[in-house]
Formats: sequence, structure tokens, C-alpha cells
Amino acid sequence: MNDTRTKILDVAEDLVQRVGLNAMSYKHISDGVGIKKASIHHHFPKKDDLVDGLLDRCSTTYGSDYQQIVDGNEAAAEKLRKIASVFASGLNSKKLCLVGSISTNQNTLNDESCHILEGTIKDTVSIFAAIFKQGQEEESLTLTGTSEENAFTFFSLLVGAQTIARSHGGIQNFQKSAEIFIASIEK
Amino acid sequence: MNDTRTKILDVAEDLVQRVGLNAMSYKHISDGVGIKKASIHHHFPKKDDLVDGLLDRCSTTYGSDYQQIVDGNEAAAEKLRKIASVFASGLNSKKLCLVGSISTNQNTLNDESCHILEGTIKDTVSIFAAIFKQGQEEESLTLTGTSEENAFTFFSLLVGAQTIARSHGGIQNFQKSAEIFIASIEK
DNA sequence: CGCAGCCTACCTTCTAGTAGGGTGGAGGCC
DNA sequence: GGCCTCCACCCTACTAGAAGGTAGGCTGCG
Repeated sequence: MNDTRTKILDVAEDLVQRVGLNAMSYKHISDGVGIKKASIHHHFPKKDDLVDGLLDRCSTTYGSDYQQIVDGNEAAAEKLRKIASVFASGLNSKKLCLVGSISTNQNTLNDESCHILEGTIKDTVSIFAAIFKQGQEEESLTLTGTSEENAFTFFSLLVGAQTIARSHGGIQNFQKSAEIFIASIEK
Repeated sequence: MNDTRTKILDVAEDLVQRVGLNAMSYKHISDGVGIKKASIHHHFPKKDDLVDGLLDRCSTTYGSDYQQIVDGNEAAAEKLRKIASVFASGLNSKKLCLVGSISTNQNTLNDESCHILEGTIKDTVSIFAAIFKQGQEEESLTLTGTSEENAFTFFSLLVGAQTIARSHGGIQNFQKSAEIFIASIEK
């Protein structure tokens, strides 16, 4: 049964999103899950293993969430708004995007985790890029730069706005700034 | 003499920008400054005091740096590019904006620090907003939304792009994304 | 039987923070 | 000037607690 493993990842993910990677401890996780600290180590021997597990799962889960939006048949701008609303919902409980939160501590990661983080970001940007490409093809978006560059910009904006909005203006400011970007490229 | 105090803040700021608030310890600072840990506590009794000091200084220092750019007589877009290059230079040494880095750990801050962080962000957004206002008045920028909202968006983008670029594409990607935003509103 | 999964009990290292002592310069007082 | 007091500054030495991680034992299921 992967039940416990999943629950550990759930609690850990929540903690990372709220307080950040280095403020999350095995003790906190064990309290949240309801099993002892040593048992967490049974599933994830080192903290690095846990970080890797978090990033791996995030790639899969969010990747498919995003892909589902991409595969829909709305206009490109509408899809971007849907992506933004995924980030907005996290902000409701003062949570940041997992990748964004971990990225802040990038310099404290080991090489392997760093590499996985890099891959997760690359994948995310690629998925977002498909939306911008669609926008170009259906001529609903006016882009300066490539679709990849715009995807990077959009992702960055979402991560940054989430971070800043938590201290300034909350979800309203977040949504405004996403809308400003989308509106500026919408024909 | 404020010399030691200043040096402590310098080292602490560098550490926060590189590894984040919770990975920075008094031991690290004392190593960097060259005095003992207890002496750091003499200047900043609690870590919260240090965080407050960091944010206060950041408000003053960067505030006047930004204000100087605002007070120049270039076109609005050119000023935005100058602001972006300030953020880009930090990225050269893999450092994040202090406010952005601390914001990630907002939930671990005490009330006073939280309040100061909020003020620093508000000030920064206000300063940036003056540039967007100038752009509207001289009719060099086409904005959707208010100048304040655009300033928030711009700041968020810089913070986010710095975070993500560190793991994906580095300074080139950072600069591209700043340029994409600026170009999209430039007439 | 073997092993996954969980436990208690422990270790080491690092953390913020405190107690208290030495030193040296600034400023008041004769 | 000479003296004395005060305090900013830095030190050594310490504490308590939290961190990640390990050793080894119990239990129950395939």
C-alpha cells in the first residue's frame, strides 16, 4: 500500500508550500501524518529523497492537470486564465506553488534534486508553451518573442505574483496581474 | 561606529539572497564577518531583530536606488529596463531579491517582521508605479489597469523570473522575460 | 519464513539564545 | 593633566531544544 507514502508527501507538500523547504522538518511531517519520525525515514531515508519524491510527484500530478487544460478546446487566452486560477486557488490557503517555493532554496539542494527541479521547470514551461503556440496559430495572441519565452514569462509572473501577493493585496492583486499580462497579448 | 553592524547586515543579506532565510544561521554570519556568534547577538539580540534590520535597510537603500532611476529623464520603458538590470545583476551571483526571498518564508515571520515586509513591498510598488504613470502621461506606454497594478505585475515578474531563471536559462531567460513584458506595453 | 511497516530509544550536529568576564575608549570631575 | 567611571564591544563557555539520522525490536501479512 502506498497510502502512507502518499500521505507523507501530502503533508510535506503542504508544509513546503506554506513555510518553505528549510522550515519543514520530519517532526512536523510525523505530527501531520500521525506516525513517528523514524517511520518517515523508512519511506524517505534522507530529506533529499523526500524532496526528490515531492518534485517527481509534482511533475506528474500538475503536469497532467496542466495538460488537461492545454488539451481543452477553448481559446488560448482562456486556457491561460484557467492556469492562473490553479495558482490562485493555492493562494487561498496562503500556499505557494511547490516548484516556486523550492526554487527559492535552490542553492541548498544537492545535485540530483537540483537536476530534478530543473526538469520539472522545463516540463512546465514546455506545457505552457503549447498554449502560446496555439495562440499564435489561431492568431488570437500577439507575441513578442517565442512561445517558449512567453511561457517562461507567464510561469515566472505566476510564481512571483503568488509570492508578493501573499504580503500585498492577496488574491485580488494576483488575479489582476495575471489578467494584465494576458490582456496585453490578447488580440 | 556602525561598521560592524553594517558588515553583519551585508553578510546576512548575502546569505538570505543565496540560501534563504531559514538556511542562514548566526554561525554562518559570524564566520563571514569574522567575529564570534555572541557578538552578533549583541547587535541583533534575536533573529527577528536581524530580519527587521535587513528589511529596514533594504527599504532605504534600494528605495533610493530605484528613486534615482525614477528621477532620471529617460522614457518610461527605458527606466523599466534599468530596474530590470538591477535585478539581473543580482542573478549574476545566483542571488535573489531580498524581499522576494524573505517573502517565500512569510509564514514563518513574526507579526512585526511581516508588517515591515508588507511596508517594503508597498513602497517598492509605489516607486515603480511612478514610472508607469509617467508612461501614461507621456503616452509612451499602453496600459490595461492602473499604474499601481502594472507596478505590482512588473515587480512580481522580476521576482518570479529571478527565482525560475536560476534553475532554467539563467540571466538570458530573465532578461528575455523582462523585455517581453516591457515590449508588450511599449507603444 | 521473510519482510514491510511501524515503533522506542538513542546519537550527533546545529540552532538560537544567555551568562558573565575582559578591554579600551569617551566623558565627567578634581 | 590625571583619574575614574561607564559602557559599547567582543570574548569564552554554556544551555536547551530541534534538526536529521540510526539501531534494533515488535507485529502481522503474503
